[in-house]
Amino acid sequence: MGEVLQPVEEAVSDTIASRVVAALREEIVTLKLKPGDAISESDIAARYGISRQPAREAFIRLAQQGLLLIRPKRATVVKKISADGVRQSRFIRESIEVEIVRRVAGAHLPETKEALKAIIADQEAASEIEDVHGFHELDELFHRTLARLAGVEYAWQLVDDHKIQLDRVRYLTLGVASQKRAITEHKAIVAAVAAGDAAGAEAAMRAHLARAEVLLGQTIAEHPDYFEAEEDEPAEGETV
Amino acid sequence: MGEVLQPVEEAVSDTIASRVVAALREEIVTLKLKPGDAISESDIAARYGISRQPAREAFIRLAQQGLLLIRPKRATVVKKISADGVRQSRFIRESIEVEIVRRVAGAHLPETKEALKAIIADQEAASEIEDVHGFHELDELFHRTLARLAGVEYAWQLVDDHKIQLDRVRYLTLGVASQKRAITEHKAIVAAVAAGDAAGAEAAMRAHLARAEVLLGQTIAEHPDYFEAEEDEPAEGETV
DNA sequence: TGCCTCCATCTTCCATACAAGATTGAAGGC
DNA sequence: GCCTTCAATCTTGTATGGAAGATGGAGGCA
Repeated sequence: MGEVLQPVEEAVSDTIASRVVAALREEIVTLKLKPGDAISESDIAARYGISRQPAREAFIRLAQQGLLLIRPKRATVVKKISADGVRQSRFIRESIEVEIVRRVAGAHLPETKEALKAIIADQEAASEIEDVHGFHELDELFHRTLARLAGVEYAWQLVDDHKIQLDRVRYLTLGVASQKRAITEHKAIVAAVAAGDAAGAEAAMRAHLARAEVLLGQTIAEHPDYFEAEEDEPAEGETV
Repeated sequence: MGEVLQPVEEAVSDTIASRVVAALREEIVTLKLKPGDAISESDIAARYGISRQPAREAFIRLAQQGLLLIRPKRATVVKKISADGVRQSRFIRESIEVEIVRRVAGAHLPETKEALKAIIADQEAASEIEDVHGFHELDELFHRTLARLAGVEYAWQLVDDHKIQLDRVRYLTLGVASQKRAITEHKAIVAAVAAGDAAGAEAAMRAHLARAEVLLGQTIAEHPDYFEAEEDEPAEGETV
């Protein structure tokens, strides 16, 4: 299972700080807190009716997850999205998921085909009734299931942690039409995997993930203020 | 450069907590703090002559890195090494590094060959004078340089963060003879990359990384107490 | 008008005190 | 002798007060 090795999100139990982490994380991904927004320990403490200490610890954890930027003695801001960072997150994801489908294709497990097809069927149903949130969750389940079949569920955990960078971009581009294309691509992946065609599965997965590239350019054009300046130097002399 | 997106190690500047993180991290990797050892905030605070607060924040960060396990209201212990976690860290590393050498082989950059050959030459020198630490650092530089040439240095950052799990294992098996083999394998990688042979580079990289597998089994046999019980269930009902 | 200086006010960082759950071992009853 | 119970003493979690640095605007000066 999720077992062992930094679950990154929650390495600790049910505490005030943990709840604040979850709440802020949600606000950041859904852009209720926008990239560049400044928040302070006192703000958050007052807002949740707690003391500054748990708020501070939440900041630390979110900073490690790359969502906040703590500028010592100055302020803490919601990190702007880095185009290069998004590209490299995608690189990481593609590297790992390609390796995953290869493994699954080579393993010839009996339950593979049925498990994946069931998820796709649910996705089609969710798409019918325009359940955006449900569709999103099923998409996640599809990829996590592949990881499980490959025996590397923790590796997916990692991809998932970094996917949050991609998720903020995706939240800006809620393409409803793209759901049908995603389903088609999922089917192609399953077909190749079930046939034991590793090369075909790899190609299908790469095609599936390639879409994000165009979305990124499009999003930068529409919301340039949410992204970091694309210079070579870190712009400000901040601690990174 | 290192730019953006959770540098995971240090998302914050020069502070007491940061220094404690670095110090403890070092002690954990070098096994001065052994897997299973219990430490407390008060211990560390007293040891470094600071208050509990910075020590506590250091714990939080190290827990997120998967090096500590915080058991609320009970104790904080150095996390035992998980054999499955090590395997999956290796999986992650192989996935990403294979993709990297493919890219570099396909890019045909002029400086590639010289840069890598220079590092290998330094490694041979370090091996001659039995500079173990220097050799280790050059090995790291070799792989990081490949990532830089591929334009995904941040992705290497990620591998590096997870490599710490492998490093604890490696610290237990300081094979001097294996240095020569590592150098030979590095040369094979460079040869394939410089020739633009993506498939050959991939194969060479996989062969290079495969060695860790045998080391793991060997190490578990020698130091079973440093590893987690290999059951299916998390053994204790702890928060993971 | 334009520039420099200083101070009120913000921020994060650290120290300290207290609260509450978990553990351990000893004392008491059987 | 063995089991149960409970209390002293660990642990981490939270609250609060103060310190040091950074910021920005007001006010003085050329």
